[in-house]
Amino acid sequence: MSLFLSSYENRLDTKGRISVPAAFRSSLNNENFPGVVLYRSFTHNCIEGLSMSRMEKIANATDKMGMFDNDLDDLTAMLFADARPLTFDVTGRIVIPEELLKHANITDTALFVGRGNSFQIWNPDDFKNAQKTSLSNLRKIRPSLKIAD
Amino acid sequence: MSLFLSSYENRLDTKGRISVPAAFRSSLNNENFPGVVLYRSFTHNCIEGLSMSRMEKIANATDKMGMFDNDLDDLTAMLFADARPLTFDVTGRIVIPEELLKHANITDTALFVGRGNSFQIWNPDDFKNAQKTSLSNLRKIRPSLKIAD
DNA sequence: CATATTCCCATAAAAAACCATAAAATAATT
DNA sequence: AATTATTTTATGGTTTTTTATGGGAATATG
Repeated sequence: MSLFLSSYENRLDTKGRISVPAAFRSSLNNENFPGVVLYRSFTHNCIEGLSMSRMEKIANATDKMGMFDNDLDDLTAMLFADARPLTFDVTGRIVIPEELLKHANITDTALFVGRGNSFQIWNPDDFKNAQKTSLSNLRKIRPSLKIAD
Repeated sequence: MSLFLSSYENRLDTKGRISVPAAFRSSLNNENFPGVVLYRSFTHNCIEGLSMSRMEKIANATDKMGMFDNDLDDLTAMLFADARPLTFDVTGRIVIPEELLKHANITDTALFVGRGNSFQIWNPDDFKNAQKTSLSNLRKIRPSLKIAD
């Protein structure tokens, strides 16, 4: 699977349509489902986005954890119930549901933010602030940060 | 993976294109993705460069750490959001985005600097100064430097 | 019927592909 | 070792394609 990298700022039109960045679409286009899955982030005021095939992987992973796990129950309740599959139009646009826009504080402009195997959609100003926090956190933990290869 | 070694100074043309040194391209050419990934260095006023396959390794490593790790969240927020995948044209050039050039204080000339498994892109004069600092730092820590195999 | 949603077509700007050439590096020949 | 020939590399300009965005017509929805 190709990664979601970089950030792209696009605008919503009067009908609520917004282009999913071409680079992200090509990370999604070898899919059965021609679109994306969006849900409200558990941790930030932003929207989480991923491919349908990754959603299926998560479903399989939760299956393996066992059927009667309480935490799992909460997770699946949030995740699958909240998740919205959205198909692209011919030019690669989607209409983000009102609830999600509200949760992410998005009105006319949205920032698509790469997260590796998934992406997020932010109010551009909110993201800039969140990134400042991340950078200062990262500088603190950096000496102990190890990335396998 | 073959290493990025030595330094090469190349020029940006009027359209912002710059040749990635041939020696670096050959370190990248056994890739699915014909190009490089660049991002702003967290610690210096320069641009970090690596291969897409290395980026994918990082993504897989973070996946294994689990979905709800806070440090991981900060790392991916910075790294994947900022990372820009850039494909070579037929002659091996890329267009470095304005933000990155600004961060590295690059206008018309850039220095590609080998760093082993990755490389950096510097304003040539800035690099000379940074080298001086590195050398004096290195002289201090030298006794404790150990390399594993 | 009125409102909202989806499909279809148009366009300016940005990005990618294309073509050409001088300089540098490498190989071959004397 | 010096000279010549060949290949590779860096750089420049032009054309074509892609992309984001806008609006109207057609279809659905309540």
